[in-house]
Amino acid sequence: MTNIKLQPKPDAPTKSVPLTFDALKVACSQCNLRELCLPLGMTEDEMVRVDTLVGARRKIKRGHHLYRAGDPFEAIYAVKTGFFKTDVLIEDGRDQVTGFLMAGELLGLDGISSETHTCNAVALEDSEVCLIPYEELERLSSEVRTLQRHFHKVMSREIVREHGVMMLLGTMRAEERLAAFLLNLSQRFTARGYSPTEFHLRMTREEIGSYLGLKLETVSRAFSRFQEEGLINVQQKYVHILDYERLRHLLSRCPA
Amino acid sequence: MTNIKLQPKPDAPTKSVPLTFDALKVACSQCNLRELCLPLGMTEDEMVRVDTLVGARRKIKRGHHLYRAGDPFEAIYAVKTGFFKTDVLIEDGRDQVTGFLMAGELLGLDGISSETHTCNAVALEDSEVCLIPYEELERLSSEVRTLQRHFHKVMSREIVREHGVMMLLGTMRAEERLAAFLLNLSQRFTARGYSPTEFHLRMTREEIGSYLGLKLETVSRAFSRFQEEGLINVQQKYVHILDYERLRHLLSRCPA
DNA sequence: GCTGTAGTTTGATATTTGTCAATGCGTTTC
DNA sequence: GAAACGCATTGACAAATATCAAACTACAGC
Repeated sequence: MTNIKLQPKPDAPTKSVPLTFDALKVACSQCNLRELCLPLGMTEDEMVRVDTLVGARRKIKRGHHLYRAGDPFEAIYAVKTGFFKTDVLIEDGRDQVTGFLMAGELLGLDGISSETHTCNAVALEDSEVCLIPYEELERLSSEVRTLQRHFHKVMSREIVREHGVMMLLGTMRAEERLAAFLLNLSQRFTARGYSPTEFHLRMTREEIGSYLGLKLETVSRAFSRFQEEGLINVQQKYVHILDYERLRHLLSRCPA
Repeated sequence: MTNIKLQPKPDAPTKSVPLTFDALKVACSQCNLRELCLPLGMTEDEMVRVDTLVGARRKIKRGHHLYRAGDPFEAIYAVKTGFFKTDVLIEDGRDQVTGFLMAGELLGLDGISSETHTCNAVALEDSEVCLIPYEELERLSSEVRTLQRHFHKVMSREIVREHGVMMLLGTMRAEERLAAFLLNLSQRFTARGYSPTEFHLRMTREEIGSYLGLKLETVSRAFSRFQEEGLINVQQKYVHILDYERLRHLLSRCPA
């Protein structure tokens, strides 16, 4: 059984080296995120094999890229700590944030199709990811059935998530979009043991707007409106949901 | 080597039985869509095994469902002939078309995550699909490496496609969306040996609008505008692209 | 051939969101 | 502590799209 102690955080002034590789292997079996990353019900033996799959960790400083569109695809990444956004750019400068990712979520699935990353992944706070070499994942998942099934489910879940975003972008108005966004964050924070009603946004209004298909001013106005209505308390990046139910109700199309 | 002749099309008046199962197995190795559905470079042996994977065909009459949100997930489907849309509904009646599918494309990937279909698949013309039982696909793909890799690529490609739709819905204006839509169709028809410039739309203005996040009137006006400008010739569902280049140029953000 | 229906087009108007601009807040840097 | 910067808020106005309504077209059924 692999047993590796977590390295102490140096948090050193490595300012000129934003991407640091950590030679230490990390044991998934010991990780407190394993229920998020891995299937339930693996045997001890399977677990040991998964421990060999996940490679080094990698630290990404806030504002730095984990990968960029065009980079060769070699691995997927599991967020260990921190917060990321992914976005797609087109020539004329437009960009679309396609997702925000937090602990236990997987980055890089888009790269499998063309063996090249098709979007950018940027850390929104100092973060750490686990590196999962794709070749090895393929090999192991053909041997460990529960892993294969799990990986397929993760990919499928991403497709379903994106359907939700399409619904949001295609049919909802500004305030509905923001409500859906806040509720989704709330739910994901809850699943990670944080407060469902109080959290810090890691992204700017502009990034929220890009994700929601709105301009930053519209996002800001929607926040202010929610505050006026007593739905939330918002102070810059700090958000406190005061009336969860009424926020949910906003999504059921009862035009105020 | 499996050798099965295609059954003659009965095209019979099976009006009261919109969904018909066809007991005949279909040999992928003999199918003219195999470059669309399957990886290149499979060995003869692997091909034979894939032939055993794909089950019966199933015919779906225009307007009928291949599956509905909530149905248990058991198989994915490859479009053999015809045309489908997939859509997601929410309680309050809003719906979002999430995709249009044509020959050689795969339906049902969304169902893997929860073992339940999460969207509806509806035939927009009389269609036929090949049924691929998911359990068997999993088993075979763990044995045939090229198949596994191909399947992962197909899933990943769907994720990338949806990023494109998010970009479209999040950043483009009405005419850009319609241009992108027409160019995408053109490209896919071309890949199937049809004219890049002349085709029949299988969907209504409302369905196009739902996909593009617009109302049907806006879609109609955009069509009319393209016609006035000499970009296309459009007569109801018939579309003739007159100036492909200028249509492409619309997407490069040079506000007319 | 007539009728009904579903789908489409077009116009007038309303609503929503974007744009531009000014101001304010909070943090970092010097 | 002042200055500079990034980010957020707010207002006035413009632009895009939705809504409502009417007419038109193609096609299916009788």
